[in-house]
Amino acid sequence: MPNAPTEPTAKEDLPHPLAAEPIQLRSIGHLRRFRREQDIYGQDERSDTLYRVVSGSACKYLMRADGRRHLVDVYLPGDLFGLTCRAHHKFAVRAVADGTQIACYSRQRVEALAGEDLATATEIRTQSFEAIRRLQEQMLIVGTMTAQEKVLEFLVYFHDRTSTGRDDRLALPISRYDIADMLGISAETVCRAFTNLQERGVITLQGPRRITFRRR
Amino acid sequence: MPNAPTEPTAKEDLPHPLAAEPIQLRSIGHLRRFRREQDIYGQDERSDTLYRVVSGSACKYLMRADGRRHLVDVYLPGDLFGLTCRAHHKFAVRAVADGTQIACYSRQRVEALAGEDLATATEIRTQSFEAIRRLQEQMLIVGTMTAQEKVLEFLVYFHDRTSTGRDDRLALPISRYDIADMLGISAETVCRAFTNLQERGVITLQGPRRITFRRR
DNA sequence: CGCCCAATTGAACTGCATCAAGATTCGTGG
DNA sequence: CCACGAATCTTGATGCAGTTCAATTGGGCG
Repeated sequence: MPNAPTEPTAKEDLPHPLAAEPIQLRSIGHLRRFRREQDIYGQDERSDTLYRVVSGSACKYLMRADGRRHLVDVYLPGDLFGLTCRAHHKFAVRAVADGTQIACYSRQRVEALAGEDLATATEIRTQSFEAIRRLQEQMLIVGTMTAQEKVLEFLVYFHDRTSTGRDDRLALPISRYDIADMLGISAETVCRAFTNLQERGVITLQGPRRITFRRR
Repeated sequence: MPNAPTEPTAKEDLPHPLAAEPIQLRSIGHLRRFRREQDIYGQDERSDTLYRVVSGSACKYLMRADGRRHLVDVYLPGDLFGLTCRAHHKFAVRAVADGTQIACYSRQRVEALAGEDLATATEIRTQSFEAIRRLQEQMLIVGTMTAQEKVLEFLVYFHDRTSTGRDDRLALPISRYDIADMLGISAETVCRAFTNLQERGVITLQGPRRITFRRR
């Protein structure tokens, strides 16, 4: 995996300001491996488990009765998901990359642990705050009017999330269709936006999923 | 304002499954009152305070350099906001209703309290999870393709958040412009959607902000 | 009662969805 | 290593939904 192990060492405003997984939390988790497109949990499933991406990536989505799909979040290594206080999930989460590894924790045991282990409690709180931040940021993007801007802002947002340091390249883990379903526009429009951005010299495409930012 | 004065005291069937404000938390807070449109905190402000809506309503937003405004969340009585682990806010939060009352808590003291008082820790976690839920739900709405649907889904969503029991009426605390800035469409389109929904017999308007749902 | 801001409606233009072909890329097996 | 096939991605043409600009109406508060 290209992701460097995240240092907890101080730099304020890291993409993930994550402490390492608390030792206590690690002790109650077990690892599972998922294939591409395989559901980690389904819509309406009971929410009795907490999850963490160890390697690969996953996305939270909802399928509508009419076949439309909505993507509401993408999870990268280190991210906790399944954070809810409701008994059932509304969304599903599936692996994006093949061979995605997920650590699973029993909700009951995590909750008990959060009551006694400060590191675990802090980790959950921090991760929740980060999820809120991500969603708000994404809301800005999706709420933007023109499709051009949506796509560009999405790329910048995703670059900020994945890049360590000053690399102006970006490797997209997701497809054009995923981006479309995330931004509420058609896949064709996403393509055209990519083409336009390249023509305008904002980005360069090495491959369909390898992007370099030119001027910011 | 049509908003009835809201009691912090528990009422069955609350929209959020919130425990009452933990007694320990209450003890470290102080109350402030805000006028309509008055900022509770501003963009880039240091995030050293936590807030709770006691009465009235507030919204989180961001102003772009070009004058465009994005609304990412609305806070109703009982909601905690200012939940972040970053040093500075990215968004601002302002009062929507006139005379909105906000309880303010020092972040430092809340964090210390969360380490020793289980009720406070649980409350913060629960509120964070609810914020995540709200944002995901809203993402679904904003990510929908047609403006018609966006507006209708928004109304239903808001009705679910505010209504206690089986009342099919809805009193909107926010303007058409606010809705537009929340959904990423123009205010005119919001109006036309309202008109269409009324013509189609889905809703009835008593006043511009008093809505009744006909068939669901 | 009248003012002012919010909400509504109208008309013209434009950006995006949709349908329909092509062109790449990538995985798979020969 | 190359060839093949199936996704994925890209591009084109057309119609409609939504933006924009402009004017009018209506409701709420002084």
